[in-house]
Amino acid sequence: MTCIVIVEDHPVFRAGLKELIETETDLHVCGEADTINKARKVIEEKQPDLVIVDITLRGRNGIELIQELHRDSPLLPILVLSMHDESLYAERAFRAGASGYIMKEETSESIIKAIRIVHGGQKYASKQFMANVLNKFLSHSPEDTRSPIDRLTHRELDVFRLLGKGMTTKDIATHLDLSAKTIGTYRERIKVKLDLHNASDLMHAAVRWLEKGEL
Amino acid sequence: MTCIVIVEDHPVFRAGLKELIETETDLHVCGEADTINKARKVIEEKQPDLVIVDITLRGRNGIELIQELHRDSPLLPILVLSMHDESLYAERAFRAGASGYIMKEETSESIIKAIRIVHGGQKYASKQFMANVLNKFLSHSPEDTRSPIDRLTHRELDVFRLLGKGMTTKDIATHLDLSAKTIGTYRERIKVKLDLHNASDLMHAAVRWLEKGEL
DNA sequence: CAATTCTGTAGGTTTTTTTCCTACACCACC
DNA sequence: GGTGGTGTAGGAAAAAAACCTACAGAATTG
Repeated sequence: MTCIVIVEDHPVFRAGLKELIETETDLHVCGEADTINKARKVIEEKQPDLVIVDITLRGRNGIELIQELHRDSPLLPILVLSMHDESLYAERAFRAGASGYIMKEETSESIIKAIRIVHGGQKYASKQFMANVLNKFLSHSPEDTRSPIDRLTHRELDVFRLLGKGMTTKDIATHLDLSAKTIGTYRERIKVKLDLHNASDLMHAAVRWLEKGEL
Repeated sequence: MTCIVIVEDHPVFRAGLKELIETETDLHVCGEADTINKARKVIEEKQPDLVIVDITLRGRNGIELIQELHRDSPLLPILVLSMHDESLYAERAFRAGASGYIMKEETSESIIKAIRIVHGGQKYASKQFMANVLNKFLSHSPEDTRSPIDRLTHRELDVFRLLGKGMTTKDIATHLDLSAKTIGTYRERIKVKLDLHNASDLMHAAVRWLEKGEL
């Protein structure tokens, strides 16, 4: 019987998840927590085979919990549940020691599948995400551990910031006294570095980053 | 035995809600639906005492369903569940004929309480919301003191929200199952109403608004 | 009740932007 | 003295935005 602890502050969602898990005969929810502190206690106590963590816990940062858990029990598989698109948090979650990342919108089947895979010791993420990682890996990268934003050059960062303020390509060109073409090039380079795929993603990332200092 | 139908497209959340309701001895979930069409059918069939609707159903807007249900059975209490901050949708929901509005983040107790109140024929909303309404009412407002955002129509708001999440016009069209042209029209109308002048401004406003208003 | 505005929907054109590619001069770093 | 990252920008093709028009139903108002 696989013993699972759920760390999730949303009561109804937590109940649904539990229900979903309990319908599988070999899986059992042996503990639940809605805060980081309770999570620590419950996990200590129950010694589960797997932990499911919502990264967006109120009172901040499920990522920290993941880091901590991973440090304390490196073999414990951690499956991350997120409301957010993977591009935002998945990489961080994995770096922090997670074994899997799924979005809350996924089907019940996917969630169960993710649980089984992670419990089996493998990593789990969406096909899309996997493909991206593979891509990055296969192309040029002798390991650069800096955060994506840090990898932007000065000019790129300038452009990114101005995008976040809501400026258009042309606005930025005028503002920096450069050709719009040049700004276009920067935009493309930023997109590659931050793994964004179109103008909307770029804008979105820029605004969010500007709003709260960090992507 | 109070018979309740749940209309919610998120399977895990739906299960959690059901679980929660079934633990009350006098409440029973007699039907579930994950689309508007199924909802119509199930409600027709089961003739429930109360319906719980998620307003942010994929595809068609939950608000429309509320309107329709309310038109067809004005006495049927409709409790709206929303992921979003009430400031966003609550007023709309009530205007459409809802009897109560709760956020998904609320505790299990609040949800049960809301169900009972609404079933008893009264309206339910959070204290904050009530206070706001009272305030507006008392401050002899000569009509349309609504914020620009409130002046957006349902559809416009949908599009605005999705824009704020970083979706492209095409993404949104797919998501809402509408023509990209239609989304274009909404974008234009939003721009006029919010006094925005280009795609960047629009995106910027949408993302910022989303960051502040809801999570 | 008739007239008008509002809302949801979408097609057609023209402009603008994005995307993708290429290019090249510096500068720095092995 | 290459090799690779950075700042700069042009061209062509594809996509998106902007602007316009239209129309059916709902809602509202004279």
